[in-house]
Amino acid sequence: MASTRTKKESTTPERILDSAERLVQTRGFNNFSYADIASELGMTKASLHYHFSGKAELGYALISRYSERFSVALSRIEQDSSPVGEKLEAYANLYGDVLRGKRMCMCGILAAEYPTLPKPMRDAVRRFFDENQRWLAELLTQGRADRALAFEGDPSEVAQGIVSTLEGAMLVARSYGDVARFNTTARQLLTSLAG
Amino acid sequence: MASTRTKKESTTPERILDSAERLVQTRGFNNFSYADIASELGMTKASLHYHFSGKAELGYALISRYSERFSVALSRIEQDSSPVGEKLEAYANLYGDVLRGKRMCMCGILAAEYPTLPKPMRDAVRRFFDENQRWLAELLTQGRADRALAFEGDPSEVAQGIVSTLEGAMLVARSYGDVARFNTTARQLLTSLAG
DNA sequence: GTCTATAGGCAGATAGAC
DNA sequence: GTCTATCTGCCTATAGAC
Repeated sequence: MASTRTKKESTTPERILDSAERLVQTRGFNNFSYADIASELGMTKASLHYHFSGKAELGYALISRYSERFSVALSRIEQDSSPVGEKLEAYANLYGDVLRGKRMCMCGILAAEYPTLPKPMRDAVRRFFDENQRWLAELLTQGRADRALAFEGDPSEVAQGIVSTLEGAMLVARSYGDVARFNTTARQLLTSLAG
Repeated sequence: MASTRTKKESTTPERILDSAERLVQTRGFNNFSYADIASELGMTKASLHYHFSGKAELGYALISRYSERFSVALSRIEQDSSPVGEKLEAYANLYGDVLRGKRMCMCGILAAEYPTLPKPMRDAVRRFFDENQRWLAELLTQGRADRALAFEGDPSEVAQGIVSTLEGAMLVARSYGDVARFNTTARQLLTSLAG
């Protein structure tokens, strides 16, 4: 065996990312510190710097991992055999699942702090939105051709609207600690696309 | 005259609020300091504390003033004689105007920082959303009765969706520095309600 | 009302021992 | 890889002179 680690265990960098991820998604990037992560993991701030040289690098790594996971989830939805309407619902549920964990979408909360972020993080946030919109636009195009969806205008622009609506619904719903609020808006959105 | 000030001038507390308002709406509440305001106004941090005892009080005053201004704007829309569809468009333009000034909605950005805010600020953010939803629900109810609007379901829930969508559209559009992105989503939203 | 001066704390980051 | 110790800087806030 090349490695003695089993899949269940996680490396120190992974545990750091897990902790930081939760903190970012609840408080925002500028509202947590190395000290927060260190105390949660029972290690020192200096040790964290060994794995992630600075907060900017940690932040970039966080978005990268989050985006990759999201990509995987999109591929799964794409590959399953359900109709387009259900795929769209599964997409909205990705957001709902995050909110159920009392978290904001990482890139949604980072968008709120956008002007204060280091450039590499800003670019990574945009790429996240871009990829979601591209994926959705393709789904919408296909759904309209199949008569499974009915909407007017450019699929790419409608895709933008979907991302914006879901991000906004999470943002507001979290202030009320009320996942039902998100679901209501998500359902309205999906219904309006089903024609 | 009871006061020698003309309407054009502004008091020191007002100038402090103006500066802090811009900072909150661009960077967020936790990402600006008394030092930022002081340097912008050419005064010291200590002087700011004379007018607003702490950052929590300043933050509360910011939301109060912002909410009151928004209420006035809503009343103006309500009282003008245009049809319901145009009133809805005027409502969306309130958000668009903020974004054109390269700012986020104050309560939208505060919603992203929600768990880190002092309790009085959290409550004030919710009241802002509540008031907007109440006002919109009434407009929607009237618009549907007049056959000027066509939508299904509870007007109050649709109102929730409108607020969420506009907040999300601002959030994402600002990351791209692209007001057109907001307009596209806002127009889709209005179109879907016009039937 | 505004200032100087400063307290006290926490941030991100580094040096160097183990 | 992880630690202790420390640096520097910024934060909110206060005391007290003018």
